[in-house]
Amino acid sequence: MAQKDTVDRILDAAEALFSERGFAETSLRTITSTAGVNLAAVNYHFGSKKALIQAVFVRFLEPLADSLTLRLDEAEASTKKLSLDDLLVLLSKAILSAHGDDVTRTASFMRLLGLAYTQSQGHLRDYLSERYGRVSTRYIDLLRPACPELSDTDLFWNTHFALGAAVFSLSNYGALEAMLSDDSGEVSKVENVIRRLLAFISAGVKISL
Amino acid sequence: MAQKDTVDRILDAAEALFSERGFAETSLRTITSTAGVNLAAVNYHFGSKKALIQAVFVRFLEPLADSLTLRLDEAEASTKKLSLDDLLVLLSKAILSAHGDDVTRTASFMRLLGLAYTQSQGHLRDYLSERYGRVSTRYIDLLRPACPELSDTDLFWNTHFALGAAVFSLSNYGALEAMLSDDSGEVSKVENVIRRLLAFISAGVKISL
DNA sequence: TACATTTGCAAACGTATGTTTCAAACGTCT
DNA sequence: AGACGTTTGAAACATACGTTTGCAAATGTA
Repeated sequence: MAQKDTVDRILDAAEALFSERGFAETSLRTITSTAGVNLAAVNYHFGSKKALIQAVFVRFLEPLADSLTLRLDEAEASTKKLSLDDLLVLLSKAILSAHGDDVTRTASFMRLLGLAYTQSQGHLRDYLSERYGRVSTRYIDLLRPACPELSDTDLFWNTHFALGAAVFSLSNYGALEAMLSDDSGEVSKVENVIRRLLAFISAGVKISL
Repeated sequence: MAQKDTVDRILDAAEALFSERGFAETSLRTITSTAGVNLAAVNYHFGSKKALIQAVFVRFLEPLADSLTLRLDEAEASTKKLSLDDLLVLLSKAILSAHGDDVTRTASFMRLLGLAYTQSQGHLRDYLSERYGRVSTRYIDLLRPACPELSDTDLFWNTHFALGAAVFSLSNYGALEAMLSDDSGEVSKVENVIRRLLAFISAGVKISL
């Protein structure tokens, strides 16, 4: 095959365009012309636009789930008790390494996650929670003993506050960095921002009402 | 007039429907039939769908900006120096009181804010920042002396983390509360969640890298 | 080579959308 | 009452969308 497979080129274009404009705002015609394939290819290879959206998520989440599962296996095998910061670092490394440290792709996928939350893509939500519920509840279950001083209600709300901070800031990373680079000499690398984010979350999650 | 004005009924329906489904996913036909008015009424009274979206935001933000300006005037008039927590409480009170403590409406408007951020409604972003940039930069300028130990970069990222936590959790408040009410006897009132959120933010914002 | 299956392509289909049109109804003046 | 600007209403318009179709080209298999 001289060039990338049609399926992958569609997925690449869809992932980029969806993250920029949202699902409903991105037409199949825009996707296929960006990918340089025929319009009918989407329905031929994926069946429908909904199925394409799901496929975009699966292509990203499958390696992430694997990477996270592997790291959790390692961590639980060791006798050391897992602290909150251990767990935060573990998750961030799993996310960043799941696709060869391509931070741009990670950022745009964070935007997709945010979209999936806000936009009422019900089918997506059901599909993802059915497919990846296992890993996520496993992670959450490890969080509770790491924060023994918190009640269940404390932990519930704090983790969702943290999720919001992460999704929002990472998904808008491009725009935010642009705002900052104007009047600041220092380079704001993604790694630094993630370190800031982890510190922010770590401090907030420990708070109880 | 026996019932509410056509304009207001359109705005009510649009605000509720937009916050549930997003902008592109809500058709003018759905809006007008929900409002019980004719389809052409939207284009007659607002000119276009884009203008309707803007009008929904203006109707909510105008009282909020007034309320916030008023409270900032009061606070700056007093000789007392404004602490971070003072400013956080001030902002949350301005948001909550801007529409007669109708928390449901406040929540659904938070969802709209989240949508406006993620969805690439460029026209909306430009319009809002042009119209309400003054109040928001005034608030941010008060934030800096309240956190003297933080660098500008620290403050920039932390405030955006905080914004993300607030928008995300409040905009999904309904779904989150439903998840919690299953296995918890205690009632999770909005006021409590907001108190939690403020504590979370207050702890996180103070962190420097 | 000869056949079967998969993939690619241009065109069309049916539908839903935002917008416009224009006549009828309404309200407000003199 | 009559005239005039404003608001409503039903219908049509133009367009963009997701999807389907029919057939050609390519690919694999014997």
